[in-house]
Amino acid sequence: MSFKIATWNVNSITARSELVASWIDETRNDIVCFQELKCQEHKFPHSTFEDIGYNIAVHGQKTYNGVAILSKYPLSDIVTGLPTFPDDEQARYIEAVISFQNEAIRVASIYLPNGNPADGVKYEYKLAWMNALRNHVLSLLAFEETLILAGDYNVIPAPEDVYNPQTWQDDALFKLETRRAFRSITNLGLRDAFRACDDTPQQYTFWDYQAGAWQKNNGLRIDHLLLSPEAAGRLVCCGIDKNMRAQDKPSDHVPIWAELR
DNA sequence: ATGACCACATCTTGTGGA
Repeated sequence: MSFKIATWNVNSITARSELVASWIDETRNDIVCFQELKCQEHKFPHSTFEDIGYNIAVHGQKTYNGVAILSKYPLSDIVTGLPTFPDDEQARYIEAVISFQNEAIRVASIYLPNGNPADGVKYEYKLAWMNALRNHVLSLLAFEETLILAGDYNVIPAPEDVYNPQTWQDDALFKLETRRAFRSITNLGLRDAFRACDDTPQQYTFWDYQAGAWQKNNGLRIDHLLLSPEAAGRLVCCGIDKNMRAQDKPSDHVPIWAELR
């Protein structure tokens, strides 16, 4: 049985619940991952999404960060926070198993640290977080499951994923050390779902609110669906819901989705 | 045009985002 999974950095779920709910109603993804909820769990608009048929798992935080997984099917085995980063005070990781049609799919919603400025404690935190994610992924891959690691990675994987690579070469999203750390994760055996389906350059998931970035198409491809070998073998197609950036009061990110069979 | 945003909380100003 085929299913669709999407991920979206919503930049505050309380500020955007109506827009997000109408997008869900139109797209009817079976599984949806959110990042940057910017609220604690008790402030999450549960009923808005339960009323349209979704189960919800939230790892919230006041003001900053916050991740969630929504699913039409039951959620179990919920993990909040990276087990390999037990002292992390920031809500950036949630994982769950989704069960339907006699199978189990493991999904993670990831909000990887930005890391700027790229030469200080925030960058050290980004690299430490990426190393912890790598260690956790290593143990997840041993299960040999259909595993989907979805989220805002704050990593531009390659020069064709940014409008002007030269101006980004020292940025925490693109510097070589960041891309090397990202590859050390994907090299464990994960497939970038978008690049498995589309080799067109300049396909973005983020446009800054500032300086007319959207109007000039000055974007970044930083939101990714990474697939285990079992998941990659089931991949049908992958796309970006670019039109969501042109809505009223948009997030600065747009959803990216994949269909698996 | 070397210009230009948005959300939140401490709330009319500072912080973080990317």
